[in-house]
Amino acid sequence: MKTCDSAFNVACSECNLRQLCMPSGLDAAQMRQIESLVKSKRHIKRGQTLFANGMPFQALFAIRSGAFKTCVFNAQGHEQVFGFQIAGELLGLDGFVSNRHCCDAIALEDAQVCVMPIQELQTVSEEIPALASHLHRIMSAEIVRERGLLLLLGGMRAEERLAAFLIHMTERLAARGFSSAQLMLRMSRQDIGSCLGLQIETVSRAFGKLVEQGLIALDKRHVTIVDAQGLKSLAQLA
Amino acid sequence: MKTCDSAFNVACSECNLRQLCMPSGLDAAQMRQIESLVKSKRHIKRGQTLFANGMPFQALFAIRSGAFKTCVFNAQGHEQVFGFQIAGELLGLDGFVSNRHCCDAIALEDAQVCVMPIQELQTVSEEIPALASHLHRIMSAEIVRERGLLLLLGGMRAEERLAAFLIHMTERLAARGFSSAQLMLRMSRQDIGSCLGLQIETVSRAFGKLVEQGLIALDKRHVTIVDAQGLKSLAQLA
DNA sequence: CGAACTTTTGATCTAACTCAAGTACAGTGG
DNA sequence: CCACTGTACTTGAGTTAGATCAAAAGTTCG
Repeated sequence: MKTCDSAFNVACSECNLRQLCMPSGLDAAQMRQIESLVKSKRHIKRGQTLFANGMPFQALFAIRSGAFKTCVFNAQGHEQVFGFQIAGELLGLDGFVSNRHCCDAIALEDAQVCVMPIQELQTVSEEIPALASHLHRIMSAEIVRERGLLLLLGGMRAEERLAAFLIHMTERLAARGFSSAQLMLRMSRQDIGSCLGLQIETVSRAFGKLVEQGLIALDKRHVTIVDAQGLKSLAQLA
Repeated sequence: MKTCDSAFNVACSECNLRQLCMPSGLDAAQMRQIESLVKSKRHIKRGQTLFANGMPFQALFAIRSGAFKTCVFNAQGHEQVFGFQIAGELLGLDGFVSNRHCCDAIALEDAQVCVMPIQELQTVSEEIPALASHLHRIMSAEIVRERGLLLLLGGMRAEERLAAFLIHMTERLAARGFSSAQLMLRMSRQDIGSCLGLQIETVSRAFGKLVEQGLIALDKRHVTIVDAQGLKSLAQLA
């Protein structure tokens, strides 16, 4: 687990993602205590699995860099993607139910994660209520995020789904300081289709339609948002 | 809020749903402390709203009797149902994100709920770690439940969706001591359709197909599971 | 360069939607 | 008690968005 990458060993208190992973308004002592939660960090190569369906639930993972997809494979080997996670987001929240992970987390590009053993997480959150609240907020957010997806799968048409997906991605990237007009998709059309409940051909055609309508520009996996307002109104988000 | 219904004022420690709402393995003192969380109880009449989208998040609600649906209405007034909650389940978990509820909870029949103010919930869970873990587990379960729905909406066909829905309902009822072969639907075909991403006519036809195939028997909203195994295999759950 | 993979494009096909009509039922009031 | 009304559900016919099948065009990488 040793690494020569100095940027990798940055402390939580110095991490530019801390506002996402950590509660706000902590004093120095509490900050150190939470910092001590991160027992180790792991490098995950593109395509590798961080945790798999059924594995014992031992830790939550905070993504320091890179991106993941969470998914399950059914008996016929068909893959269903639940979502994509990027730097600053937590992976493994599904493990509390049965103390086992109940999905796979697969890296979409080389990634680095901070490992936070749940046992310690529980100990520390007993001492720092703000951490407990923070965890509630994050889990609650995941519930709400998935509802958004349900809304999408329940009632929207292909282009609308894709528009909503793109808006959602750019908003998350914007919260991390990235441009909200440029977007490098880390996942395949296949993965997007699975997550949005569409076939890959339909995703491709929906991209085409959005380009035709002048809402986005497209170069392979690089998306430029041309008309954010139009995209939002298509996605019924504005 | 006064009531003459003696069964209604039952203490948590006497409640036959306690294994669902409360953590297990508590001593008497802890039990009393958690009991003190339930500051009041509320009667909700059929069709009434327990909480609405945008309302301040002040409490979690444990359903003592009756059933609810959670849903949102979009700008065009179209309703999207996220799920149905029955006795022993918690309502309001979506409120932690922004301290506001972000869906409506509507009673499908006359219902009784235990009101647990979040402020006190947080205080008590600082003292009783088992309560904090329990809350994590419940929120995690909700995340996993919604994923199940995503799976359903993402890849299944109408009959499969309905089969999965029926199996899921009976399993939850069975966990509460009800028959797993009989099922009284509390919600309209409309609500089922919205939750499963289907039109009402499609729901009706899907019910018809399940009856034809001898998997269920149907009398209005009363469902009898005839071939649980067949239903499960149709829903790809066995 | 060539093999494997990803994405796009075109041509059908079909499950579910939409529209329309009819039936069943609960509640209300005469 | 029955007629009247509104709501919930079912059934039928025609339409369509997206699936499926097929093949070509890019892209990646050893």
